[in-house]
Amino acid sequence: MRAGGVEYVILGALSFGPRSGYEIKRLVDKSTRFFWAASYGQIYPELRRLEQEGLIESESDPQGGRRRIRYSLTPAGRDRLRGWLREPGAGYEVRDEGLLKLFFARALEPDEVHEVVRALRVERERVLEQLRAIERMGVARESGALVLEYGISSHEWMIDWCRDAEERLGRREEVAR
Amino acid sequence: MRAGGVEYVILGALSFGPRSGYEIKRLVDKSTRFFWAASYGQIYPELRRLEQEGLIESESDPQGGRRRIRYSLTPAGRDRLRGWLREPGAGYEVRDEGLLKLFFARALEPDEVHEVVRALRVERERVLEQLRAIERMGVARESGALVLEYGISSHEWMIDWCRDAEERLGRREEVAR
DNA sequence: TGGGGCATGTAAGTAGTTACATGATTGT
DNA sequence: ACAATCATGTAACTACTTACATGCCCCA
Repeated sequence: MRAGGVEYVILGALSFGPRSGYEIKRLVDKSTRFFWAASYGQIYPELRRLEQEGLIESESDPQGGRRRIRYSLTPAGRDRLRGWLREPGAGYEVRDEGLLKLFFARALEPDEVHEVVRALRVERERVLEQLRAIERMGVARESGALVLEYGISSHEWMIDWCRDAEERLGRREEVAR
Repeated sequence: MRAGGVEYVILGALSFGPRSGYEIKRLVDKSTRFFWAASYGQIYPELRRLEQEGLIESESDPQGGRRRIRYSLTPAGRDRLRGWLREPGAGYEVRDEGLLKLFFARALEPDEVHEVVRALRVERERVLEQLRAIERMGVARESGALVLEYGISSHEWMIDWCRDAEERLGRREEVAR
């Protein structure tokens, strides 16, 4: 996708306050990963790049004998983040194996299509459960809470759509018999 | 994402009948790209790999002086496709810049959050319009039509969600004044 | 005669994942 | 003593995009 990708995940995470790379990764795994994932292999090199660009600064902050590097946003970094937030464009990209399977499902016997939709629903239910677990922790605030609500509601919608499609396919099978 | 990625896009496209690489790309751009994109840079090398694996076979089929290579599924290819369709797992991955922006929107002034949701909605409306254009062509059949309906309905849901959120944010702004 | 679509292809680059290495600390 | 978690990092790999090169055909 266009746009710096992991750059804004890091800048955004640091807009909540100073954090280490490890803490950023944990934040991502509990929140943005549902709409934008990031791995250590991206985060650590990107932190050094952003520091070189003057958008963040680091401070050594060891915990006992365990070293730790804490990063924080510079004014330039905050400006960069806000500039991006104000840009109107916002691409989005989906790789949905379940929908891809459904699209090609007529390569199966007619009564098997049902099973493909069911698998799609089960997958969505699994994600919904993760989102609800995050909701139960009750940590999301303001626009973060809004996004969590979007995630939960959209998954509920998708699950309902699957149930409905399963029912329609079930009726078609009965008619065919 | 796990799973061979473009492999099943090609196998699936060929399950509709023999096609050239160029035709596969056109099919992808009119259909699967909304949930699974593929570029020439993936398609052409993958066609040769799949042929070597014995999953598809090629036939030279020139149009006048213009060369063309038509690929078709072998029985092994059809088995591979069906095997994949029957596997229960189906990962999905989203990279949604609009949601990422909304997640970090509190770095803006409170009255600007509204604008971020509006931008998210506009982007979804743009995609919905593309999906409706495909619907108007009236070519989708069976499970393909089901997937198109999913795409249209889900985008309508997302647009409604945005409108609702915009209204809620509008009310909050009024209260704040 | 020139632009647009048909058709195949590749090189270079970016993005991202996975798996591993290292080592300290905390709790059982 | 050991497992889990904190913490940083990299090498190798896979996936994917972009931009370009080539050349034919059709139509205005």
